[in-house]
Amino acid sequence: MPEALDENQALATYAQALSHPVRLAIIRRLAEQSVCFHGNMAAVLPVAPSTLSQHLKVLKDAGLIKGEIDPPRVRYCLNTAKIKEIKELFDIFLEYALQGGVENC
Amino acid sequence: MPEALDENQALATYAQALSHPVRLAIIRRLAEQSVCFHGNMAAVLPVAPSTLSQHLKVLKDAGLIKGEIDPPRVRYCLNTAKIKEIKELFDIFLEYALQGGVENC
DNA sequence: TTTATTGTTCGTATTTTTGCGAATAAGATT
DNA sequence: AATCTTATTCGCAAAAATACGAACAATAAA
Repeated sequence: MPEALDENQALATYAQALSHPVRLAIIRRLAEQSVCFHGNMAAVLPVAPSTLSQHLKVLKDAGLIKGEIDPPRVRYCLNTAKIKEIKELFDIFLEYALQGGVENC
Repeated sequence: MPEALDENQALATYAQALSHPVRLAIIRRLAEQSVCFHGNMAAVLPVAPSTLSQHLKVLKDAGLIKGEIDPPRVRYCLNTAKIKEIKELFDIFLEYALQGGVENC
């Protein structure tokens, strides 16, 4: 692994998307498929509707979720392909971090 | 996985630590064991020494790295146990996110 | 003891993130 | 057409993250 600067940037972006408890909670909800609608999540998560929309936007911009209009509601779901990709990236990165195996201090 | 709010908080904290390219670069360097000293990294990374110290502090506070004084320098290295733990956490979380397997939209 | 070397901490400025209510949009319902 | 439901965008405020130079330790070397 020479430098991987682009990969660092991509990883940082995904880590950013995962760096808020509410966003992680959203992902869990969507994984359970119990609630997929904004209003549904708003009822459970401790944030205002507008705040929830912002978090959904962050996840959407990062590609982790998709949204589909199902009038008058919006159904959200996970982008499993992307999440698989992210899982790979994190796995490879963290494995690389461990590979040396030597504790210098 | 009922709610796992604490786990969300822990995950979010680790994700936060990993959400900056320079911090990821630091981790890669330490994994390579090629450079373990502040000055050494400062020469390679595109940030001022004081900024580097801040990033090192973030990583240290999150538990990902350890620092040991080796006068007049400070030797840094990865906390492999913690990184292993983080790898587990991310792996479990992302696997859980994929487990449903159904694309609703 | 003076002087270098190495890093950190402090003070500050800038940018980004987070959060919320109000206003808005878009479509269904009456 | 008027209204209701649902969710987003806007405007703003507060908090956190980022970055840097200057000032400050702490130790080694002269």
